[in-house]
Amino acid sequence: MDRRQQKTREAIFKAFTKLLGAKSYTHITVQEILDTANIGRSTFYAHFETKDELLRAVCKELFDHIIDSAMDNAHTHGLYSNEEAPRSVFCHLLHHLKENDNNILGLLSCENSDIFLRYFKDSLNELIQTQFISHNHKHNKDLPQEFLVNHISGSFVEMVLWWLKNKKALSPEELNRYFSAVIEPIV
Amino acid sequence: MDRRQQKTREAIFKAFTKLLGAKSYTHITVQEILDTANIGRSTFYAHFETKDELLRAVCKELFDHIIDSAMDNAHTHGLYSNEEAPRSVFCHLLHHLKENDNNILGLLSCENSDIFLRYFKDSLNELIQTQFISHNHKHNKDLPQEFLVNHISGSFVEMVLWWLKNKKALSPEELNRYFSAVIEPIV
DNA sequence: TACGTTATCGAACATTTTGTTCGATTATAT
DNA sequence: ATATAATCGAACAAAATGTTCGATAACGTA
Repeated sequence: MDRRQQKTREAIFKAFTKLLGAKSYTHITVQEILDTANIGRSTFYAHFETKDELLRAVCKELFDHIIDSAMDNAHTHGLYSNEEAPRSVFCHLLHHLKENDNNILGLLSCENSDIFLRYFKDSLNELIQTQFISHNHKHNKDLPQEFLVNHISGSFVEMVLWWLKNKKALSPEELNRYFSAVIEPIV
Repeated sequence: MDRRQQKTREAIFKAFTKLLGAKSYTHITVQEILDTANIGRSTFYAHFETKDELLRAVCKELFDHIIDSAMDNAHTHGLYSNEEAPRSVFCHLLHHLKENDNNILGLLSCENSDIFLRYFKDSLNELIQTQFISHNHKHNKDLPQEFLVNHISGSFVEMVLWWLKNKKALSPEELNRYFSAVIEPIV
């Protein structure tokens, strides 16, 4: 990939996440991104067809990274923590989110959280799905696995949203304890 | 309220829900609503400041109705079904949603589900909160009630989203069984 | 280093959508 | 019957989007 393309793409990403720290997604205009990134209009559209495409690209990069590293962790330790592995996958995820390098969690505080949430849920689903397949949990014969996977990932996302609404008052460890308290009994 | 206002408001609501059946919220323009409702531009803006305000109004009306009737039901029977009351509150809600008179569930299938979801979750939270207060469930001392309430309403919403993604293949009764299977053990 | 390729620039433009204004008209309540 | 208030609709301003294109500059490669 051309060095110029990389530079432009990065400048756009940086400008975008910077703006996300200051205002909500909906109120960020393409023009502002251009000004902040200091690039030409046509250049932006050479990279992304729309603002939403940009958001998608950012989400993809973020979750690909987060979930990949969580997958590694999960592969070693399984879904829940035990004595040797003090941090569960979920705790791992929560720490990642707590950092929030890219202000992306700002996307959740107000409107237009959908693109972000879709990525979040899909990624989680994939992660949890693999856990069901790789490790042989006690099987809940009454409930379809698909439902359970959705329940777990869905609950997790909702918990994170609740956490943010409360301004991240609780520690990831505490949250993780709550979460396993409502998930372990049923899985 | 002036009869004309009522007529206009109703025409707008009808046009809006009709359009929702055909296309997604984002792609519906104010102009289309005007044409479909057969009203003047300034008239629309005399009723709603923005398209979002219209959506909010529709959501409010819907959930006020659904939750109110569910509240009545819950008040009599409690959160979960027993022999005398075959339908739990949740089953009740699911039936309401299954009808989908106003195509409003179309809001969930693609983008811009946020306004709708916020109403959905807030309404549910309120409903479940009252259940925790009125009926004295066994208290889970380890988990804060706020967390539990959010977990229950959040899981429910996520289940509904999953249900829709699967094109409502399951019956409300079945879904309700699944739901109580993952909630009753922890509450 | 030289050369062909490709990204960026930036201004100009068409288009779309939004939201406002206002005088004329029509329906409503009492 | 009359004062009040809602609707009409056309015209308008403003904002944002997305496209086009010739000129310029940076890049990779030989």
